[in-house]
Amino acid sequence: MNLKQLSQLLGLSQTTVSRALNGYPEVNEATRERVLQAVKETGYRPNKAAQRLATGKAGSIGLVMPTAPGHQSDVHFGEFLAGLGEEAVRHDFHFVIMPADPDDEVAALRRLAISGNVDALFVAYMRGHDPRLAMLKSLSMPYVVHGRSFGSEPDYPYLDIDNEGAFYDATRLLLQLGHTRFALMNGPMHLDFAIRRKNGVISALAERGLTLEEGCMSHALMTDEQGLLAMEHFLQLPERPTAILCSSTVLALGAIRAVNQAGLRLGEDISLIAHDDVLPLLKPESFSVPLTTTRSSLRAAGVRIAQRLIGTVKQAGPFPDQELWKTELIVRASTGPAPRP
Amino acid sequence: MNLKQLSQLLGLSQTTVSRALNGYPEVNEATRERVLQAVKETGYRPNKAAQRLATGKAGSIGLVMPTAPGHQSDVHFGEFLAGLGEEAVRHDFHFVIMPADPDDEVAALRRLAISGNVDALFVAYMRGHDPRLAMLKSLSMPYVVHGRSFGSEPDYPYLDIDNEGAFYDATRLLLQLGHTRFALMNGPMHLDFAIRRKNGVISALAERGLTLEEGCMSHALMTDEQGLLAMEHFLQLPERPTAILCSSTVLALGAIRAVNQAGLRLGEDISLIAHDDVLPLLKPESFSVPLTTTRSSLRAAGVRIAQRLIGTVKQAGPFPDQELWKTELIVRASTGPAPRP
DNA sequence: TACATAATTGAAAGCGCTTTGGATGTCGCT
DNA sequence: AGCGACATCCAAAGCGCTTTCAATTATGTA
Repeated sequence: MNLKQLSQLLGLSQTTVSRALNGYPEVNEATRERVLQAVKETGYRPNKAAQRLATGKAGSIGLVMPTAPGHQSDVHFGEFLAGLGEEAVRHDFHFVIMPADPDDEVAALRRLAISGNVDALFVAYMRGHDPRLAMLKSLSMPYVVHGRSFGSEPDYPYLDIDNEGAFYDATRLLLQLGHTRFALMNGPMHLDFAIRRKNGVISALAERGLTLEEGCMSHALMTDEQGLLAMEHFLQLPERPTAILCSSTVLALGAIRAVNQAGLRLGEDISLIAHDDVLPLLKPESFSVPLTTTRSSLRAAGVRIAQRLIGTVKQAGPFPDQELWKTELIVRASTGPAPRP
Repeated sequence: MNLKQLSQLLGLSQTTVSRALNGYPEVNEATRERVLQAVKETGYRPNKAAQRLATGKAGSIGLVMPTAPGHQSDVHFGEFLAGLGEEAVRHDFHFVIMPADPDDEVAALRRLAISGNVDALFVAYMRGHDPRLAMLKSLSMPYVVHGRSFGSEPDYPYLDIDNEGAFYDATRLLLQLGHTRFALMNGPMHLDFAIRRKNGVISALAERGLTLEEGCMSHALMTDEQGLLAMEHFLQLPERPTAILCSSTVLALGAIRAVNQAGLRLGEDISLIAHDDVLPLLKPESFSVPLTTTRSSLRAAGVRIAQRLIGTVKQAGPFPDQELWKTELIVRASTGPAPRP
C-alpha cells in the first residue's frame, strides 16, 4: 500500500492525503478524518526512504558503534543507548547504527553522515585532540558530543560531566581522611575523561604538596580483569597506596577482588572511591562493602542528548550548546580514615 | 556532491557512472578507473535513501530495542548487538534500531518493516506463543529469530541454544552429586528460554522421581537484585534447597551475595550452576568461587545471525533455516557433593 | 567492402513521497 | 451582479539513484 493507492482508494489526490497526514491546515477536517480512518483500516505507512528523499529529514539519529572481533562490548555503551532510546521512542525517531572498527571511526562517521540516512549525529568516546571534531564541523549536520575533547577549542555542542571536579572532590575527601598515598585506576589514557580525571586528582594533591607517582597510575580498558591486575600491582608497591580512585565501578569490581584476595579490608586498610555511571548491573550500594562514589547517570545523559538532537532536528526551540553536569559525591563504607602506619 | 554533478564533472552520463560504481561489466575499464578516481577526489557517496528507493535494498537490518523510562537496560542486549555488529561491519551493513515500549513490540516491528527502511529483521526476547511470528510470516521480508517460541509450530527461521538440554544436563550433574533438594532461579516466565530451561530441570528430576516445588522456583528479571531476593527466599525455606540452577550469571551474582550473607559456603553448603552467556563483564571463572556453568556465547550467536541475515539479503547461498546450538557444561568450584544432613 | 556482432554509452522512466503554484468553488459585501 | 478573500483541492515537478531500452561506435567475418 502506497500513497498513490491510498489516494485512489479515497478518490483524493496524493497531495491532499499527504497534507492530511502531515497535519497541514489547508485540508478540510472531514476529509482529514476520512484519510485517518483509511490509514487505520489499510495499515498504510509512508515509506521512510521516500520521505527522506523528498524532505531531507527522516527522523533518525546516527551513531557509530565501535566493534571488532576482539573488541569487548561495553556495558556503558548499552546503558547510554537505553537513554537515547527512551527519548527517541517518544518522538518516533530511530537510530542508524554503523558498526565500525575503532581505528576507522572518523571515516565511518563521515560515511554515515554523507549517506543521507541520518538527520543528526551523536558521538562518544571522545579523545584528546579528537580528529572527529574537525570533520563534524565541516558537515553542516547537527550533532552533539558526549564528553569533550581535551586540547580542542570547546566551540562544539557537547554534554559532559565535570570529570575533573568529581575526582578533585573525591581526592579532597580522601585527603581530609588523612590519606597521603594515592593511586588512580583510570580508563584508557587517550580518552578525554581519563585525562580530566587525572588532572582533578593531581590538582587536589598538589594543594597539599603531594604528587601522583607514575607507578600509582594505571590506564586500561574498564573491565573487572584490568581492575584486578591494576590493584594487584598497586598492592605490591613498596609504599602501598591506601587511597584508590577508580574510574568505573566495573574496574572497582576487580580491584576489590584483589583487595580481598590480599586479605585486606576495604574501608579500613584501603579506601576506594569509584565513579558510578549508574549501571543497573552494578549498584555501588550492593557491593559487600558499599562503595563511596562520584555519581552521574549515563542513561540520563543519553536522554538529554537525544532531547537536544531531536529538538534541533525538529527545530523545536534553542538548546544550550554546552552543558556540564556536576557529579554527586556519595559517601558509603568503602572510605575511611587512613590507617595508622 | 550527487550523481548528476559527478557525471557532469566527468562528462559522462549518470547511467555510466552508476554502472561503473556498481561493478557492472558493460563499462570500459579505463572509464571505470576514471570514475573511481573522481570518487576518491570528490569524496562522493551515493545517497542511501535514494538507493533504497530505487533498488528496494539499502544494506540494513532492523531490530526493535525494548525500552521505557523504568526499563532496565539489558547487558545481554548489548553483548548480542556487539556480535551482530562484528559481522555487519564486514559487509558494510548497518542497523536501524527502533526503540519501543515492551508492550508495543509487535506494532513496532510492523512499523519498522513497512517503513521500507530495512532489508531484514532480527527478533529476540522470544516468548511462548509469540504473536510476532504470525506477523513476521505475513511480511515477505527475511528475518531470523533468536530463540524459539514454545507452543508455536517451529516452521520459522531461528537460531537457538538447547536450553532444555543444558538445564537437563546441569540438573543431572547435581543429581549425581547426591543433591535432592533443588531450586530454579529463572528469567521471566513468559520468555521461551525460561520455559524450556524449567522443562529441562523438571524432566531430569522426574527421572529420579523428584519434583520441583512451586516455592523453589523464581521467575524474575535477570538482575543481581532479583537474584539476591530469590536466594534469600530459598534460604528461608524449611526444607532448604542445596542445589540451585540459575538462568544467568547476573542472577548468580546476587544469589551468591545472599549465600555469603547467610554465612553459607558456595560449593559446599550450596551448589550452584548458572547459565553463562559469556558476558565480558561477568566471567564465571573470576567469581570468588569460580562458577560451574552451562555456556554458550551470546556474541557468537549474534555473529551467526548477522551472517544468515546478510547472506539472505545478498542472496549468497542458502542457509540452514533452523539451528540449535548445544551448550557446554563446564564444571568449576561452585558445585560439590550434597552436604550430609 | 559489406554486414553481423560485440562493446560502450545515454536518454528517460520510475521508486514513493513532499511541495510549489495554480485551479475551483464559496462566501460576504458593495 | 461583481469582486476580493477564503477554504479546499489537485497536477506536476523534483529528491538522487537504478535500470530498461535504444543508440552509437568498434571489431570481426564473409
